[in-house]
Amino acid sequence: MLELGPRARRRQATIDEVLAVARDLAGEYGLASISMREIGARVGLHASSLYQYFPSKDAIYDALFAQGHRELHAWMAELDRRGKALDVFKRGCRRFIEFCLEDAIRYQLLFQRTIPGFVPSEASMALAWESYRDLVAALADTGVNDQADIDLWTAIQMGLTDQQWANDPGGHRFVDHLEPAVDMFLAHVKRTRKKAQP
Amino acid sequence: MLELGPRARRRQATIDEVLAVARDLAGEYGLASISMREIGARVGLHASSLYQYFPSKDAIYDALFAQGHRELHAWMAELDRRGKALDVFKRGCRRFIEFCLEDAIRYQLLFQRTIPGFVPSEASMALAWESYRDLVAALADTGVNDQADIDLWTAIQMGLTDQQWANDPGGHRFVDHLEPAVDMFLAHVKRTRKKAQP
DNA sequence: GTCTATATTTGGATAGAC
DNA sequence: GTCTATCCAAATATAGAC
Repeated sequence: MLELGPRARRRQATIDEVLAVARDLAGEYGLASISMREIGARVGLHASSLYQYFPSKDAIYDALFAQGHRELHAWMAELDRRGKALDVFKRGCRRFIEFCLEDAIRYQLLFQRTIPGFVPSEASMALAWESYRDLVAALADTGVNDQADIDLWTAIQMGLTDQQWANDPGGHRFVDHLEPAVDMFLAHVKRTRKKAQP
Repeated sequence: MLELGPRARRRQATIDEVLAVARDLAGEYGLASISMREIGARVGLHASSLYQYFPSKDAIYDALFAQGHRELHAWMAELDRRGKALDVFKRGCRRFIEFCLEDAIRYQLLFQRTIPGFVPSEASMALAWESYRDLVAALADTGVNDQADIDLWTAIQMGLTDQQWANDPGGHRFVDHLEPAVDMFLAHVKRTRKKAQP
């Protein structure tokens, strides 16, 4: 990290506050309904002044998107990786789902496409791909290497999370089946594994 | 169906046209971005006149929602139900996914929550539950009765479809795994089935 | 860097004439 | 039933004074 002078530090503090306020507002009115005016009002600035910090509203979404993925990375970094690969994988999946269920807005922003015109920047997408690579590595550690199996697992995991948010928000009716789902999936992989090429 | 006089028939034709135009616009600009003004312009009416046919914009969404579920019902009614239960179930799932992938807007409206304030009316939700009951019945025919298993299957199926739209729209990378997923799921159910109560 | 003022666009919905 | 004329509200973004 760079050392910041007092000017730059003040500026960064405002940027952080804008993002925090944007998140609060999204939680209250929905991710699509945040407005520059409201953000400005809460942060003690005029809407027009926000353009000194972000060139557009989409840039705020993009910053939130990147922030969320950095949070995910930090969250997964604290995973206890000791013990058998299968147990580590299960704990990793459980930890990922905890992250997803912690914050509806963040989940919506990171994993669903709900904001009309928003497309993450390349820099932000790079952060997202990093998390995906971690998942792929975790699957490899349990002996899952085929892209088909990787795709199937991501579908199962995101399916459980989506259904949880959609049909039992705040509860755990769907994500309760995570560990059985892992067993189901790995049994399937084992059963259908092609023989290694000689 | 009731017989309609010429007056009512003309009225119904306008209603149908409004819905068709709304669908077109949603396909072009996004489901959330359709406007009464644009609909009116295309249908040859002023926006204000649309309120003779729908009391609000949400009522248009609701009518589209109901229309989509009626389409789903008709689509599934044509499923070939001859043969072994397992084959019928697989064909049913495949047919459902075909429906989901046929129209992005319809899928979004029926199965995702992407429109800010829209909540389907009770009457429309009843149509949605009808389809869910059909799925539950189909699962029962293959010997799946536990709610936990039903929930797991819905998560898998919707997960595959969501991932398909999100990461490979127009393709079939994810939904290709539907049939293997059914086998995986049913093997899991068989393996973990609790003994019937005596 | 922040403000006021404003351009610009857009939207849902209603009143009342015809 | 359709129109014109509005109301009302809200939004993003920019220009220019201070």
